[in-house]
Amino acid sequence: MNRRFWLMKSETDEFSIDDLIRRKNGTTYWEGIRNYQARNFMRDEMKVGDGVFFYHSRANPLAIVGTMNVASEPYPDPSQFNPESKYFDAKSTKENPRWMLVDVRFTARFDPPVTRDRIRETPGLEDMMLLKKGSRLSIQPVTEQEWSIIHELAEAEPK
DNA sequence: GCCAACGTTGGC
DNA sequence: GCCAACGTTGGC
Repeated sequence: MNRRFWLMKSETDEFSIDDLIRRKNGTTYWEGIRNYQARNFMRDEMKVGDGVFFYHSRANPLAIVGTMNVASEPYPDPSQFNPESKYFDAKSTKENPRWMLVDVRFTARFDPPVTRDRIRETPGLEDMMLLKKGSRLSIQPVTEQEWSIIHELAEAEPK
């Protein structure tokens, strides 16, 4: 089975890579995705062990700040059933949950981070969805070549 | 904090 | 099934 690669965005004030590292085992469930295309990637395409870039959006600088691995099979996002949560979805039922997620585990931090500006000027990365105007998709597929080039920019060994 | 671009909802 | 209205995202 081929390993695949992804990019997941998070707003720094919501959940940063430091928050991830502080979690037990550097692992968290990627809650709150409420976009069908992004959900479908987690539900239908991700496999345990896939590589994931952690991208800080609404941040300064905008950058890929590290990497994670997919760490679980897909399962229902618990926050959709929690009326206290801002991700609560009254239309979702436990019998037929609308929102699925996976666990992700921290693997490496990029220091310094690989900024969006740097990505934009690097040959081979020009097709990344991240660079497309108006691209709001918070989970995006990344090619193996993009995965590798960005690790070169980060001067880090791919994990 | 603004607001353009986008995705979703719901009336028809 | 269309599309206006609405809510959200994310770069600036």
